[in-house]
Amino acid sequence: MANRYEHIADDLRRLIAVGTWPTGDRLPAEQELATRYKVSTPTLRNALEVLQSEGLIEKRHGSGNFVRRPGQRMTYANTRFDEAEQRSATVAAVSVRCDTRTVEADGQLSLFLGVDVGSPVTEYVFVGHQGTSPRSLARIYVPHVVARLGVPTAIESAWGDEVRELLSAAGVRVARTAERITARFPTTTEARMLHITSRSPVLAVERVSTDRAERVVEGALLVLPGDRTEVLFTTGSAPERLERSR
Amino acid sequence: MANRYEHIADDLRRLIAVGTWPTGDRLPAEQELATRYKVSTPTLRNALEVLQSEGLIEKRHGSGNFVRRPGQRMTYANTRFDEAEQRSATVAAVSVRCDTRTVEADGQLSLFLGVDVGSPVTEYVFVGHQGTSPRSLARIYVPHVVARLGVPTAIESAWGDEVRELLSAAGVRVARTAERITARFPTTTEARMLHITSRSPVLAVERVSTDRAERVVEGALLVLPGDRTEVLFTTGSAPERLERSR
DNA sequence: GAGTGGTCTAGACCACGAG
DNA sequence: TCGTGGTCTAGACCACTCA
Repeated sequence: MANRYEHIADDLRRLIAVGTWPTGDRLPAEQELATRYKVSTPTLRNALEVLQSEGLIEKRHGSGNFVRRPGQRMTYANTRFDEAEQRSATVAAVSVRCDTRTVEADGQLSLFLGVDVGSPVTEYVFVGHQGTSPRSLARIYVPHVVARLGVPTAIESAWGDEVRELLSAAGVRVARTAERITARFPTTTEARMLHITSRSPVLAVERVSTDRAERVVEGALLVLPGDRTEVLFTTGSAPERLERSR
Repeated sequence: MANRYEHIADDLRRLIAVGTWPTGDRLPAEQELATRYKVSTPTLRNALEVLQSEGLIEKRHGSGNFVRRPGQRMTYANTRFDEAEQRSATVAAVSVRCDTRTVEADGQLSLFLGVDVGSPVTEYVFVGHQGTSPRSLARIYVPHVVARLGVPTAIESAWGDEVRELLSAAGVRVARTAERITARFPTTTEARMLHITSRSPVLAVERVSTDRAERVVEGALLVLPGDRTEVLFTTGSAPERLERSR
């Protein structure tokens, strides 16, 4: 194993696992760790970025690096099996803001939605906040050709579910939803909106909903910080415990 | 916008988009680009890593940085709608190797599969290669309690579909499959097996298949390089063009 | 204001690939 | 062998947080 910072990451991972620094505690300062491991600061920071991407630590500019509680992730799911559990665990702590406006489709957006360049589209921008810091970004597009929807009220979902409810209420039926997921670094805009550096991985979800005629009725671009989010897809029947409780 | 390398990434993205360097061409050397942008090499390399994570360029150690053909990604999908297209486009170019062995579940694995620590489990390691370089890593686990399967033959899938076929042939019925997807940096082992640096984002897929009694019959850990892979989930009815062709 | 992380410099040296 | 990318150094300076 050649890389110095991989060695350090492995060692720090082990130290966290054995409880050297309990959950919520601050790690020693980066300078001190660098001295301890006899490396320069950029090298040590590479190691910390790896741990951050695994959700093991949380970096707080000006305060320090803190051990995160495991399993505290926001979940984007295709089903709502355990809606009650989910809400109480994570989504309840998230407040969502939504801005609505009409835009004209540029080249990229027209390709994504399958509409003409320049045609009007309603854009919804959902930003999920946990405390003061943004945690999710969802941009949702509905062509005016499909429907001219109003502004969603009583927003609970950070993924724009309300727009789909509005669509449904307007009589638009979704026949098929395709979700394409990639891992990458955020663009400049995304990094600024999510208050993360552009060197921390994000999950990018492109969701396209079509009707029976294969016309795109809704397109969504979701950007989720990799260290505190997960995507969950469940296929097949509901678990037995739920079937029993019916 | 504060970061120097974000500016550079934006500018290079634009230059690639307008065709300054055609697909397959080499970019100027990092030293020359650093001189041109009046930054140090680490700063310029940060910009290039962002472009790499978007699949825009491919880094070849010793050769240079090359403009990649867009849309050339391996696809991990939950459906096999367009199996024919997929195979010819991507999977056909991928050769897959599989190693099989029996391991005893350690703490992490026992938690993942819901079996006792130390209980025997069959491990399949699938490595997908494109040319000489590895492109995908799939580790699949089947507890001996569930079934003792043989070695798969005629491997075509890089995602271990053959193991699921063996399971099915052994009479084990999957009632439900849950797939959990996160974005992170690879671990040391994963980076070594995939021939990538541990600073390039990967998609991590944890797949758990259970039977009607909620017993885990198969667990899979997939690691996919973020710059050349995508996960595709489709829900709802098949598209009309396929329905018509029936 | 003291301490922390965030970014960047101007190099050095190593590892890889192709001729 | 030579040009390329990969890693690392030993600092500097700025931005943020909190007392």
